[in-house]
Amino acid sequence: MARIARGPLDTILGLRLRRANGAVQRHFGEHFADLGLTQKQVSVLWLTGDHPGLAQTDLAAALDMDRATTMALVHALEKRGLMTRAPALSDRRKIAFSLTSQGSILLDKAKAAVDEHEDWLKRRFDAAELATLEELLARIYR
Amino acid sequence: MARIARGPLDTILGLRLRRANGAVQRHFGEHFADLGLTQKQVSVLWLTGDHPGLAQTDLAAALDMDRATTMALVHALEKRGLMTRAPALSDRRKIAFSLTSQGSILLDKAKAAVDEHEDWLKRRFDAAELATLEELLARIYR
DNA sequence: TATTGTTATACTCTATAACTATA
DNA sequence: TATAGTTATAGAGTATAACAATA
Repeated sequence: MARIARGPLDTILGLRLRRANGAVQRHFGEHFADLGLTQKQVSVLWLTGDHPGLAQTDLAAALDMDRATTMALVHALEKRGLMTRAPALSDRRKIAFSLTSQGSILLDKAKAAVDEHEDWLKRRFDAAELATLEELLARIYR
Repeated sequence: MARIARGPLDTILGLRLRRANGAVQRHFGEHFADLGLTQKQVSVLWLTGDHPGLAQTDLAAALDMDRATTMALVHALEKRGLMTRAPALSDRRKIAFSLTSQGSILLDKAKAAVDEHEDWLKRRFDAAELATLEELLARIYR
């Protein structure tokens, strides 16, 4: 049996989404192996760089994550010296995160790598198609 | 800080893809909790039902999985009595998989649940938008 | 030599539950 | 009561490496 015709399975949108996402994650992983960062980690660093002082809940909400999932992510980044924590002034339950200088430097490198990765992904589409795809995808999670 | 503006992060197509996929997986999980099947497991049962006698390599290729990943999936389904194995006649390295009657029954139920799940997902789009989205996604993994 | 199945192993992501401190 | 952070734990998905049997 040389190749399986997927047939009806191809009509499953959820599966197409999963396969497309998988392909992108794999490429991301290869592209970022030297930086030692996952997609989620880059997202956390990026958000923290843009919004110094944010709390874990903010990260969780912005990235559709559970609190516990966020903890594990942030903890790993702190351990590597990329993020630091400080007590939040407004609300003592919260913790204000910011990037270390090391984190800032790595984020800059990561942003450049993200650009290349996104070019690889987006070169499949022209401007109109890209805008359409972005809008259609947003309808799913928004 | 009430809500974080994602800003530039929203321009990352890979992240939109991940969030959309995550939202769909979460809904799938809730919807299929009573059947005790994951999306991947349903895909394996579905393919095996459509192509009895297929080998692990066929499943791996059809679903973009590693051989080892496929093993774990198939093994769990065999353990639950949903799939069985037989030696492949053409090539003694291969194993021919097929569904048990129990697997067939569960697959039928799963297909009905998939229909409902897909309706939930697809009601966001009209026919033209759906066709466009499917085609654009296929460009990523194809 | 290459492919198929197998096992061991490990890492990421995700989520639930229960706890503490604060609001 | 509700929220924020924390910890422990578990399951799903993914992948690499190494091995045996077969092609």
